[in-house]
Amino acid sequence: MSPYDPSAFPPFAVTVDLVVLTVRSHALCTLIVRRGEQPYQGRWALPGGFVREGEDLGAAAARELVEETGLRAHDPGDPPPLPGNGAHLEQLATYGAPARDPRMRVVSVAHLALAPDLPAPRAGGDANSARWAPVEELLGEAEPLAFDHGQILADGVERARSKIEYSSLATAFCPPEFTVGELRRVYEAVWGVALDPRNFHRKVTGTPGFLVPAGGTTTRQGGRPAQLFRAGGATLLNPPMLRPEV
Amino acid sequence: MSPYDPSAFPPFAVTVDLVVLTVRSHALCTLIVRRGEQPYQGRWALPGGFVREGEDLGAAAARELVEETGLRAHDPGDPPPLPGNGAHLEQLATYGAPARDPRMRVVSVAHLALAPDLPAPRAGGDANSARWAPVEELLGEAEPLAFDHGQILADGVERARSKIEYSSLATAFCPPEFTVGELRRVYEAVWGVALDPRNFHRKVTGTPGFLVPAGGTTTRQGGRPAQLFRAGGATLLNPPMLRPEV
DNA sequence: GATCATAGTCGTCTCCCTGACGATAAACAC
DNA sequence: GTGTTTATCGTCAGGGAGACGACTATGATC
Repeated sequence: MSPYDPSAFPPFAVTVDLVVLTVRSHALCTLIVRRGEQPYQGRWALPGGFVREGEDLGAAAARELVEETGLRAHDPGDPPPLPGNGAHLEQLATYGAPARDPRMRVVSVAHLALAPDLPAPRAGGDANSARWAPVEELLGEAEPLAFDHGQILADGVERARSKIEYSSLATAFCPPEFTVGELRRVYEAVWGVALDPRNFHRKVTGTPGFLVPAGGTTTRQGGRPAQLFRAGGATLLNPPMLRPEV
Repeated sequence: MSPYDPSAFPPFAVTVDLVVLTVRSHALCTLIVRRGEQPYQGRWALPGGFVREGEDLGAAAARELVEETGLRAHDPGDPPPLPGNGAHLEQLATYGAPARDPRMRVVSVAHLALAPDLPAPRAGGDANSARWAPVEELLGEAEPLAFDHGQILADGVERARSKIEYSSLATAFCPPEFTVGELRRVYEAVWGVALDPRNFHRKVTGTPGFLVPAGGTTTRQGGRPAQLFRAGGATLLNPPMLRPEV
């Protein structure tokens, strides 16, 4: 039988779901929207939507990201035109358990977005409201997310946690110009650990291409003025920044 | 408009494609099948097929793997019942460019399988024939694979190359019992570099839980008899085995 | 059987990175 | 001024990795 015989394969709906992560007040947070309809009406879920005809998967994810946050995404390959002005966006994984949506066969291509701290989210599309929630709360059993979104969120968080180890991706959580201390607080929030400020400073300033001085100082964190940096061209950290054991 | 209105989203076909990697005679090889029909008739492609109704994505990949190679897959989480008797199988990424298949909208969830060296592949399903080909040849520009399979293969190879750095996954390329030298030749083939046998031996035997002695020796590689090992329970290598720079 | 080639295994030495932590600097709050 | 906070520089010890010497145990070759 021909593999292209239309009767030979079942039709699927394809969606993109977004795990949008940011760091707000020392906590790793993700964007969730309240579902306005069945199933899981009234429950919190990850933002997402259907992939349109003629639309690439990454383009659909970028479109959803703009709709929900106003953030423009830039490809991981390209250097961001204005670092910090857009979000990092990458494909995470695909979820297609037959019963994950009770109404039809839906395959969801989850994407992971990392963004600097933002003002309140815009509620868009089919959501009554939207908010940033600490992932710590969501991954607890209190009020699980709709569908398999709890699993998707967990996978996205784990991806982010491991990826900042060996890449410069943590700068995606920072504004265009940032201090070493701000970057350190990103690592601390994502990993949920405390890092030694002196060793961290030595590591990040000593890695060629990771940070480039932006030429000013700031005192927005209090204390002694800190040098401002931009993200350098290096994307891979070698040797990596190792996550502490516990 | 309701997101579940059937007219609100286009139907997709969903397939799984497999990057099956193995090490044959010091080279990293992948399984390819010759296409029997249009498009790309007569060209080599990755094995794959449609996801069936009610079938999970991973199950579809496992089914295709059995059909093409006879290998049973085991989940990355579980320890293999008989190490080396099955293949490691994990989801790789999803490819859904609108024109990747000229005839219809197809989203392909690519999977990566790592297997020990096998006898000649069985040609199955819609393929005239199948063979193991060194990835080095396929990634050159000589005769590109059908569809976007060249990109999928490249992504799969890169995943394998980076993952054996920080996990014990290289043992998935080995038979149930293997020597340190055989494991080293796996790393050398996957990375395409030469490793110092003494430092490699110190590293892998010194990492707790990576290897457990199997209790015998073998001389199948020539030279002094070597101790046989099995894969230990450890899945994460910390500190990782770093890929040499060049 | 002596010699050689091949592979495996054990040690040593040095360098670099890391973690732990002392000390100093430059702002602000009172 | 004094205390507090944060940033930044330095020092020191320990561990892992690269480079490489030395020895061992097999089969192949003469």
